[in-house]
Amino acid sequence: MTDELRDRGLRLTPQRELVLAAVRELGHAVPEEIAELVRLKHPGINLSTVYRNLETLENVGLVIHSHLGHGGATYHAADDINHLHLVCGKCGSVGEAPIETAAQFVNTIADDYSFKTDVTHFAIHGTCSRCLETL
Amino acid sequence: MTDELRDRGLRLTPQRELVLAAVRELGHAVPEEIAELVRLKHPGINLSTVYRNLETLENVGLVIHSHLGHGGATYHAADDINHLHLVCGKCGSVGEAPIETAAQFVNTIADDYSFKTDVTHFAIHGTCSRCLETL
DNA sequence: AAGTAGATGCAACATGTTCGCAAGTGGCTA
DNA sequence: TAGCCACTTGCGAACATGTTGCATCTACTT
Repeated sequence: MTDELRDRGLRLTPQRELVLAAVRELGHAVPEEIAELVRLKHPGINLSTVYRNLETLENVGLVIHSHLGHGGATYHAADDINHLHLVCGKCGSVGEAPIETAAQFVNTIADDYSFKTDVTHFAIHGTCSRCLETL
Repeated sequence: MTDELRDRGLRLTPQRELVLAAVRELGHAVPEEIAELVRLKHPGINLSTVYRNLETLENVGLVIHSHLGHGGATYHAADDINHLHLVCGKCGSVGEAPIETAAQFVNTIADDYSFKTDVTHFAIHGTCSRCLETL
């Protein structure tokens, strides 16, 4: 992390380290959850600092955000983006599937529309198995 | 439209008709755009009325919303949801592709995860052909 | 050890959406 | 056709989430 930051004239602050650690620990989380976790070790951290650091870390390539629903972004460690998200519209649960599941779909879109798809950025929306059962 | 509403004890108001007409005319639009179009014929309509009517019309099954990015919902007429959205993360353009393009992908997810996918609800994110060229 | 550009905390702001409530009005009923 | 009542509307305020300006602080260079 140090190199990625310093090479760009950016600093390694305690807040920044903690934000990255929180993203890695949580897997996927919204800024508010990240702030909460960071506050366990650094109580005074401000939400806007979390937002700014997430943006910085994303520019540097250490974290990535995706949209799992209703608008808010959720953040992942960059080396943990190997799955797509199956979000249930009924119960809100978030499942995962390997990214290869979409490989053919991605290829088709690339061939037919010259559109390079990033399947992880937006969630796959639908209804999970449990909610399908209880219909 | 009349039946869908009345059967549920809901009313057919001018505002409601105009909101539905606007959604049908616009193809996909955010609440603010819908309000703008409605105001041409009914200047006084309030934004919160538009939001409430979109919600009502969605409950009744006449419109559907999807997420094309940045958070806000965009609304479609229910009988016009036969395509998925290809949103370019660079230039923001919104392309369309027939829903069949994803048929196999949807089937795979259904078979392997018992997850019933609604591909139209979230946009497919990526980079459009034009932006790919200019890299 | 000192200087400086980058980072933080805080409060104000921007945007998008929801809510409470009083006034208005569709549409059923007689 | 008149009247009533529940559904709707308009309006302002309240929220939720995310962003910004600025004074202060501090990691890092020399």
